[in-house]
Amino acid sequence: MSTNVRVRFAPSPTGPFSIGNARTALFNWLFAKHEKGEFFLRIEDTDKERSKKKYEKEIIDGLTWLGLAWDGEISRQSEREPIYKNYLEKLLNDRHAYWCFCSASELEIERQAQLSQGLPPRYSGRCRNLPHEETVKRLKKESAIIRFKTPEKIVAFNDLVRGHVEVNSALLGDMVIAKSLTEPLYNFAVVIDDYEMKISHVIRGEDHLPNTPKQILIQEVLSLPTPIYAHLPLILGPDRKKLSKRYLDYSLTDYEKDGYLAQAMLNFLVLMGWHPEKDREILTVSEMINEFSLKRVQKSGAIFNPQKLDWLNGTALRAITGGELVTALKPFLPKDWLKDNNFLEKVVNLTKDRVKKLGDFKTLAEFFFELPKYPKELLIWKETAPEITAENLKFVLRIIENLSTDKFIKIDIEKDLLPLAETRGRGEVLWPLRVALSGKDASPGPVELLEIFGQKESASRIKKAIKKLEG
RNA sequence: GGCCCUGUCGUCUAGUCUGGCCUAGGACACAGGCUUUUCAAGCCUGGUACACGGGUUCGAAUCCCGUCGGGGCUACCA
Repeated sequence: MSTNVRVRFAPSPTGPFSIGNARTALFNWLFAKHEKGEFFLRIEDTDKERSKKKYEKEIIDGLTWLGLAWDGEISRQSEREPIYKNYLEKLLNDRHAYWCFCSASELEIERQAQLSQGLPPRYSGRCRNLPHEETVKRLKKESAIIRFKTPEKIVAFNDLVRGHVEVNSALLGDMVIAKSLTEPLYNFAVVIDDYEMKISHVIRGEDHLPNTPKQILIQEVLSLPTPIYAHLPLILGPDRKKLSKRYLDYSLTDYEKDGYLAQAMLNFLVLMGWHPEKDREILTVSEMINEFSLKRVQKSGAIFNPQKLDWLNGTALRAITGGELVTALKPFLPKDWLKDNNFLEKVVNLTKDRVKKLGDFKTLAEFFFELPKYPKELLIWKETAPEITAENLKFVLRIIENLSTDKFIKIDIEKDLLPLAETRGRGEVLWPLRVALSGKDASPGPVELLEIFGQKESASRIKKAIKKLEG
């Protein structure tokens, strides 16, 4: 491996795995693969109250479903406390950080006061220059948190998607970097981890853009290298708001349950904020890897469009073979449908053009297994009289009963059936036949159904229809 | 409020860096048509966009300035 590209996907397991997060994971993975680098998974679970194992599992399952494999072991911030503690102590000793004893309620009053004066709310710095002895004394009986002594300067960095970005850190104030020596907070933990994991490129959502200068400042006082940053545009809901866990969005798992194919999801995700050079919508994973480039990442947010996902899924569904589709479909079907694999595959092949999601299949294909109840009016084509309709079905019945069982295939059926349809009217013959076989107002064509049902079942369904019309 | 990011069809986007080939291209969705016994699928056709206002220039979606709009952040969350 000649390159040293190392990226990470660093979600916090505090809510369902969202589409936006999945897209971030994909772009990191794609970048790593394209650059022949490595892709790591880091669980950011410093917030002990909100982090849940079940969400961590959801992330792992989601990445696995999408096929975004990570290199090495999963790292968890909750397992790295001693490392953070070391750096925290160093920061404290070097006077780049200090203990703060201000209570939450004091801070809140201060904040409101600043806000009402139209000032940016930031910490007053009351504990910034406490004498060392006082700090030591108060630490014994008071609770305290650790603040970073934010240097006042212009922090500038070059973002791979946004270009030059700069911020005046004087507006930032002294941020809290840990609740205690063993409870680091996000902005601090990220800096340490990215360094320890030798991360070369940090690719994350635009919501982290304001955090970047804070992190750079911490890197600087610790003399750590600054990784290359790339901030991805956000994926927005139909309300134009960030599609985040706070807004209870549909999670990746839900899409999997609905029956979207991983390939389609990947294809959809990659098009949210990125576009290949040559105009195309349908891309295989290896094409994505070959062509991916951060230079072509969009700057503005993208509204999530479920219709395009559906279309992509339909396209992906039609691109795979019947056999593959049967396998993918299995979790979505009743057990007894799986008894005759050969029949199921035929059903799948006839139905696949009509399916948008795997979950749709059951409803669409039910009539193959059991004739649904349907009103006799459904059998009537336009203004045809019921007697004529019944008569037509009897003609059809005679034709299929005269066909030999082993010649019950499309071309032979058509050879005898089509002349009848021509003389007695295509709609008048074919429509009632199709309804008799499917019991539905929409279905695949009658000849296809005849072939798949075979002589016996076809005849039985047609007889039922005739009875309905005469009864 | 402040700071930061951003602005091409309803939506995803190509084109913007390096001004003319853009009377702005593709895709989804939508409408119509072909095919057809139905529903799909497929094929064909159509409408709709450079946020606005000023500049610069022979020429601007592309460069400059301003205005307006959208979003993010502003936690002892990430």
